Amino acid sequence: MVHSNASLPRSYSPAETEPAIRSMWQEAGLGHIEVPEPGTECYSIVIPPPNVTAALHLGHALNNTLQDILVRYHRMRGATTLWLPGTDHAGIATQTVVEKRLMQSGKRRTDMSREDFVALTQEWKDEYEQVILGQLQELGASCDWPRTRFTMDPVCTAAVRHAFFCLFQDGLIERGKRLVNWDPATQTALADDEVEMEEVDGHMWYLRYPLEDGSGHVTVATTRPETMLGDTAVAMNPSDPRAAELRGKFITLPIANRRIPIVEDDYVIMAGDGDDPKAQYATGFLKVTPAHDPNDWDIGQRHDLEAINIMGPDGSISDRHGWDDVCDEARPFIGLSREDAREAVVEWFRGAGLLEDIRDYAHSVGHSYRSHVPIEPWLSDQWYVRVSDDRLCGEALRAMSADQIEGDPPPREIGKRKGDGGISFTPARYARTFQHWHENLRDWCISRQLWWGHRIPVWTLECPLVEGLPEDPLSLPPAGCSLPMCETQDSDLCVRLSVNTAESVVRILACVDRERSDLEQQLEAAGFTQDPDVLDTWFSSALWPMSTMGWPDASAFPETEGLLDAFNPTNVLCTAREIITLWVSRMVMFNRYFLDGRIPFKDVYIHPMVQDGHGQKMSKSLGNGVDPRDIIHSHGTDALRFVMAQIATETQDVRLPVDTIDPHSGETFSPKYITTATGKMVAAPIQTSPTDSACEMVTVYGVYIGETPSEERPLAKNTSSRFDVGRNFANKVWNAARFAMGRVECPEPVTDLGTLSLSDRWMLSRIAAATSMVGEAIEQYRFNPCVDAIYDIFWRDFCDWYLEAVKPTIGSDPAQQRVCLTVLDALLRLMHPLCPFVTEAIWPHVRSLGERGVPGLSLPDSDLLAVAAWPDVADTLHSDSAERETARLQALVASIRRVRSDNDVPAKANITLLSPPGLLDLASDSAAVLASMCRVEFVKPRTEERPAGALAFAMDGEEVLLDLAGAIDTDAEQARLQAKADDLGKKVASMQARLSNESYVQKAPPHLVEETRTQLQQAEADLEATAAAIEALG
RNA sequence: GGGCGAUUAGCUCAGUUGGCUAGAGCGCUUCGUUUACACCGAAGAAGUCACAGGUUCGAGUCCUGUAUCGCCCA
Repeated sequence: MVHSNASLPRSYSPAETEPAIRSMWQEAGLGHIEVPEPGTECYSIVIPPPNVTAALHLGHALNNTLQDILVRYHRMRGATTLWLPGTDHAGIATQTVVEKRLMQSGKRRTDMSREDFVALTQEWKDEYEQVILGQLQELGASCDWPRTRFTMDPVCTAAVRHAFFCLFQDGLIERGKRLVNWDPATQTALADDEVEMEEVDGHMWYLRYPLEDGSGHVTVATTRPETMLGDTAVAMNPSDPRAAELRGKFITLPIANRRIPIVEDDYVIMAGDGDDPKAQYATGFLKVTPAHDPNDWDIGQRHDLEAINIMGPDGSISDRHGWDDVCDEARPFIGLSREDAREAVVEWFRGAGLLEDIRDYAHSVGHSYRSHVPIEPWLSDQWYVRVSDDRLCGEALRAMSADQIEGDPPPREIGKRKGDGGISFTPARYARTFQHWHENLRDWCISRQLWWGHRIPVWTLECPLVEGLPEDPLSLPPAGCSLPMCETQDSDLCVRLSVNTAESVVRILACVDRERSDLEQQLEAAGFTQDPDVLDTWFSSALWPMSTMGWPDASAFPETEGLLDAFNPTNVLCTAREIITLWVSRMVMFNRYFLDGRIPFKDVYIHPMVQDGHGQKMSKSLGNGVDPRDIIHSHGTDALRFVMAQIATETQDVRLPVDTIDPHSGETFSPKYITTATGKMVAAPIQTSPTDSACEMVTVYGVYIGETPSEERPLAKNTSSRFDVGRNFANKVWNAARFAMGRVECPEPVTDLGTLSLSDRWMLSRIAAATSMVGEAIEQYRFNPCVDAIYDIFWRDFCDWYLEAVKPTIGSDPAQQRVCLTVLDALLRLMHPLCPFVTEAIWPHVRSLGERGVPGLSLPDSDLLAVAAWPDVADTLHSDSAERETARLQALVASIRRVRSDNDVPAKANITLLSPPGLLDLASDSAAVLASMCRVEFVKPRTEERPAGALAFAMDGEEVLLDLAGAIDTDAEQARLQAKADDLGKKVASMQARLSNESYVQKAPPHLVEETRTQLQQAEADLEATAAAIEALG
């Protein structure tokens, strides 16, 4: 809605204003850029693509608000600015929500074909992609919308295929049997960082294992007795006093009846040893189950132990995945779930008299971040990226800026490289997280047993190992070759052989580069089958700053041509803490690997975490997320953005307690909370209306767990009083602008700042200061100080002081009108990145009032504020004298107001100021200001004669008198003066003490000592003046 | 177990290399609708800067330890 100046409504209505502003931006193509000529100043950010599982919450609103502030600021500064938007397919998360929804109608994924399930997931993606992009648009995000990407778009898929192919060819991707974090519920492997450690109250079981020679037994302590079926050794510490006696002996493993060695390994904690609390529970003997425990796996590697896998993919005991010495005693355990097997094994030991003890034991157990069941370390075939290779993790460390890395990065043989030392973290402490991660990096399991995602581009054929493998793998049968890699005629095909001599099988692995469906067809015709697994989502995310810009071949996607060279490296990545390991690391490694050392971004900014009212992280997977649209609805977008930026401080995570709005009555109330199975506090799914107990509503959490809102039971929106400050601010902006514009009738250009009034010169000086403060704050990612600076310049300086100060004069002063208009224009520009809607809404009205600008402050016109230039401020705009004089005037006004207030002087009563000589010029020159701000009718020089009933206060060491021309409250005045005198007395004493301290005078910087002396004089004079006033009163 | 962070006014939080009597918003008390704004204005009260040591002329800020809480990594 567009209003004429005369009819601007009294208060700002975001709901009526924002849609029109958004369509203006949209029509103007705000955010969309063409690839610039080389040499143009560029600024770019790729959005951390939100996953398509659910709508965005306030955590995303925080991150994207900050990015938009950066982007709008740099756009106004004149850089060609690209903010590239998009969404992420989020393999396991999206598949899980779709499967959950299927479950509600009693179906399972396996009831349909892979194609049909993927199509169904695609529908979900389409729906939520729209929701998410809509949310970002409502937030005002000035992205380059025509360039929106999805991680499974053809251009991204091409990048994934090519990256995989290159890594495969370079020997950095391999397939292998290793322990993975297996989620038996969803039956997929998980990366290390998808495993959440949770403290559980478990037990330590003490099991006796008989020695083979019948000479006794050893007792092992374990939290997982059921895995003993897969034990292949017992380990002890070589320094254990019992070691000598037991060296070389064997155990007869109960139940399994397996002969296993006693090995010696430093890893084993000795019983009762030292400070280690684990030692309190240790026996000194450790059962070693390489196939079911990562530490045991390592021990197994060191001692060349067999790994016997005793579990199936569902976590039940199984003899079909590598356990082939099953004896009769062990057979009844086959098929038991891992929980049942635990009880059965313990019972067996009890029955056999081999259960020595059970003790309560609290310990951490890995749980799936998705299904929340305990993770099973499980031996299976998976694909890995060898990120521990120096070409990947070494490059990540070498990308760290020299002043943030601790020590030196690992050396590289071939000198320095582009991108070295180019990445800085803000706040700097997160550099440590990054460094530590890469110094302890383990290979990255990238295969996921899912249907939704980028399918692994490898085709496999197993055949018997016979003499002579073929030179060309497409002409089978094979004929003899045991090299890991085969030569092929086709450069888009890479073939590796994996030979299993034990089973006399050779597995031929053929990786196909992108866009070669002909090769794929040939392989399938030759009997090869494509790997059923998909890639970890982060594999495609890792390529995001490249794939969205057309890598590897922009000519295949012409709209991306030139992007990569203009905008990669991007300027900053804005993200959350836990993403440093999941995503930041992998982008750095991949970008550097594939782009000749180039880094994907220069800065990494880590934003605070948004928590709910109970201090729990707001997250899609917990269902406690508050939809930013709810806040936009109750407070407006600028209010949301204002508060989001305000809470972005350097250290603190932020709690946002939220209330519920009753859709029946519109009333706001605190919802009832419940505790979920995982111990989290969430709003109960169904709430009762606070005004009518017959009415109910569904909460966001309710929708999350499957409640469908209806007409009788509508969805309840959230709100929070935390956003009031932002709403009030936007309203204040609206009103102050309305008022200021109303006073501008016939502005005249200003040719000389020196001719302006004190208030005008002061306000322009404040604008100069604020412009640099706001700019510097944004450039340093200090969003909270930025918001403070904006709040202060606008509310405190402009509204509370300047507008009040010019009220009496502006109507008859065309130059002042020009200054006022200029200041308003500059303020709108400064506030625009933070509050784009209200400022853009005011913009056309400011434009309609004519040119803006004064000498030293250039403000070129522009159709849209969003693309207007950032204020260009000359040094001459700053005025020390105006700032100093105004500070005095402000102090004078404050003192007068205080005196009036303390003496209950009626608001409308005029008073006379009797000024001492030092203050007279300022007070006379500013008589109009004093009149409008504190009803000083006359300013007169003070004489020796003190009028009866005059009040006094000290200023600059002189006594100022106020003639109230009426009765005063002597007691109150006495009290006020005495309090002031006490205060000054303390101040004087403190400074005297400091100055009488010789080491202070000698050691402190001279300017500080000098300052203290001046202040002491001042305070002493003020004290004297105050004492005189008390005297006169009493 | 290792690492990081937090503890400042009733509440939510600022406080960049140590330096005026520690700040803001909300809330509270008092006053005020003189036509920008009551989503407002004026004035006020309110803090042992978690605790204990230390360094320093000077510590909310730096160091050591303690307590409580949170996050990340094992």
